[in-house]
Amino acid sequence: MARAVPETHHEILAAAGRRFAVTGYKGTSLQDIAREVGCSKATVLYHFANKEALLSELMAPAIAMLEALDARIAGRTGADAQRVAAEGFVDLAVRFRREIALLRGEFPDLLQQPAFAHIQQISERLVAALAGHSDRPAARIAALVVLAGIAETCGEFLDIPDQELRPALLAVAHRALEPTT
Amino acid sequence: MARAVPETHHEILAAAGRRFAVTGYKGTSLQDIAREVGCSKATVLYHFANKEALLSELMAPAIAMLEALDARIAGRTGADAQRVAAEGFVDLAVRFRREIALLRGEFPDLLQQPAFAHIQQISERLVAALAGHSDRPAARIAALVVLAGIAETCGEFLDIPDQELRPALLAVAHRALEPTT
DNA sequence: AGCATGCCTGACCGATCGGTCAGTACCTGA
DNA sequence: TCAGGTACTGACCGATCGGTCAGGCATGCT
Repeated sequence: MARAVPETHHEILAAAGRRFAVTGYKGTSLQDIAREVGCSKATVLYHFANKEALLSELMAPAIAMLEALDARIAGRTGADAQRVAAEGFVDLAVRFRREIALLRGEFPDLLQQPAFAHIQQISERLVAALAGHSDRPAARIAALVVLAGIAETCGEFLDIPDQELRPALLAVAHRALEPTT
Repeated sequence: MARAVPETHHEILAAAGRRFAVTGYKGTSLQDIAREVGCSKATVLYHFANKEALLSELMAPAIAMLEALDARIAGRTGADAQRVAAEGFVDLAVRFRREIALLRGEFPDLLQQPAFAHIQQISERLVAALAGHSDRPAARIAALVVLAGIAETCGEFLDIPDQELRPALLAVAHRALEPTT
């Protein structure tokens, strides 16, 4: 054990993920996390600059995948954009359903914070793509319902295996989204 | 500035609705509400036993309509239940989109509280009805996506008139829900 | 006039929050 | 042996939360 002890860092991250998933971000105190790890609150803040940094590191992989999807959508139009966006977002939701779940409706507040500001813009582009870049209100409404519906519910299906959940969500998305004219 | 009339009660209710809609229930303090009304926090708590009572009174009409829908669903099966549930829920979402919006993802926590415990059961029956009482996982998944999607997004469309929003949401719901076999 | 009642308030409470800080124990390389 | 870095902690901080309480101030009834 020459290079000692970044182990606590990872333990804190895991505990935070568990607690956030149960009580949400705002509903979980640093004390809660420390208790779960079995260390002091000061230790949590030794490893992470602040509570937001903890969330940030926890969400980093999901955000990276979202940014990759955003890049893949860019330049596409109409039905092509819609298809890529739907498949990409369902993949993301299935893969990171635990991480997404732990934000449970705290998106609006969190997106206000500068650290997550660009997520807001990405999700707007995602909605536009899901709507097939149509400007009909009905297309945008359908896109938003699909996006929010999947984001809010995917965390409920932690017991369903990926290969079963993915096609089911994708089928719902394809049915719900308006066909591009 | 002594207020002549007991209209303060209603003013507080309105202010709370406005603040909750912007910053959510947990994210809004009694101080915030008092500031918006132009009275003291103690006055808010003079008119309402506690913060939860404020929310409760604010949500009462929406809850009453939800209970009425629940009663209407009871006894129906299959496609009939699905149709009534979809239409009824869309009506409810459109009519009370402001009230629903202000809970923004705080449903999970709030439903834990005893005052709202039965809402949890109603929403489960609603999901079952939207799934056409099918026990196929895909049907249940579609039902949950529709329910959550509409609930989470209807608050985004405060500027769209009812007669335009209602058919659009209903169309999405009908497309997204699995046809009962 | 005296009194009760309804409306409202400032001051205050205990609890909890995220975050800071000085200090301690331990390991490692010189 | 000892200096210095890493990991960690208890004590503490200011802010804010929901909620309590005694009392002030009109108003209207007797």
